[in-house]
Amino acid sequence: MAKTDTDTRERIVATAAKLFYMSGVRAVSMDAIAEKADLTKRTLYYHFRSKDDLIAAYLEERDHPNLALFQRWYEESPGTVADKVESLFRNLAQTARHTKWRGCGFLRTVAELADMPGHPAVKAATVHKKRVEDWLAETLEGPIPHADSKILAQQVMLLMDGAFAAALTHRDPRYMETAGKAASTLIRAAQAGSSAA
Amino acid sequence: MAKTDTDTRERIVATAAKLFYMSGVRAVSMDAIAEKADLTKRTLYYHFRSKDDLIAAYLEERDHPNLALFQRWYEESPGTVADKVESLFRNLAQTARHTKWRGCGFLRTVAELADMPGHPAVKAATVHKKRVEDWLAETLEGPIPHADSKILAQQVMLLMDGAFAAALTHRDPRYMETAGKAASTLIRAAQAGSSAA
DNA sequence: CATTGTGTATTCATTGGTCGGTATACTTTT
DNA sequence: AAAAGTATACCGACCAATGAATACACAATG
Repeated sequence: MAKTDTDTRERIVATAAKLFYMSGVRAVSMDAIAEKADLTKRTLYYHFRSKDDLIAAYLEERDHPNLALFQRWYEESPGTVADKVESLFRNLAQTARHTKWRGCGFLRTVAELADMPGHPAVKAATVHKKRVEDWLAETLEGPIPHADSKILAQQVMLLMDGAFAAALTHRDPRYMETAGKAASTLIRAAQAGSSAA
Repeated sequence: MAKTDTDTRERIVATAAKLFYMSGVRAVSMDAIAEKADLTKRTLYYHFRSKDDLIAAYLEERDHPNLALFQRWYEESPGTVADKVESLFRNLAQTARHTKWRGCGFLRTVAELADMPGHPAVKAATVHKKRVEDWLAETLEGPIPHADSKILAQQVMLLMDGAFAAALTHRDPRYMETAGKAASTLIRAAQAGSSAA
């Protein structure tokens, strides 16, 4: 089978992603991944140099789909920017109601690897969060004249990360919705402020 | 030495706290704690039934001092409630500049133990976060007539947790200050809203 | 027939947790 | 008051299980 090995590789990443997300990257062993992906550890180490590499691959692979989902939620929702952002948080709340929801995989990985700032997975998480923030900043730039849309995007991100953390801590998705309300309040305040000045 | 052995116990918790906070609860072994505390593992297990118990003790012991520090920061700062809360975030930003800063120990432990919602340490973290939120709600209740001070307290907490997460992810304490600005904006908006209605 | 991909078996360190033993101090018995 | 018991607080050595990672072997493809 000297074909494109993307199949196996993808299966490994998909399996690892599931396990890493559910239990945390440190709690999941390579043995567990191998077993769940129905192949041996040797094959794992053929496709990935180390566990750390696999963890990084897990987050890198999650970057695009995650951002795309946010964008879809945003675009498909009607109303003002404030409404659209608030709706994004409502969608987030909805996902948080699933039994298998375990917060934000990026944040949880950063939390677990807090003592390894240079870890490739941490870098992947940083890049992802920045990407979402940048997208928000662009999106807000139009409707928010003058006011620093970058700051506002950061504040929305802060509320989003906080919502992930709080909803996970208290096992209560309503924190997501509360965060959404806060976000729309901030956006409207920024609009009012800029038009007044 | 059939005296109160609180000495040793405290030393264990203090040592464990340092290690758990620095590297995460799953990354630190009981052997490592024993060695750092300069005693044998047998003694560890004399004072704590299991590692999970020790993790829980670590967070339980951190609850009070943490809250007390927030309260002190709040009380010692001048100005309006909005100013005081913003100052709290500035103090948080200051701590985040220390080399040994690794985010919020409570949140990071919850993130690590996301697959064990019943874990005593997770409960301790939940209790702590709720306690801070309740204190904030009380504090805001006076100056915020009518407006739901509880919701506002939740929003400030969301910003705080988000600030911990973002500042850790990007290794940039300025997220803390941005969060503080957002918090004071929300508080002022709530005050304006309630006086208008 | 060599390169790619996979399986078997193994290595060696580390993990959470335990067994048995000991020294000290406080209490009870004599 | 001395002897004997008892609870506290500790240690050295150990264990079965598991961790990440590898050495070696072999099948399929082109």
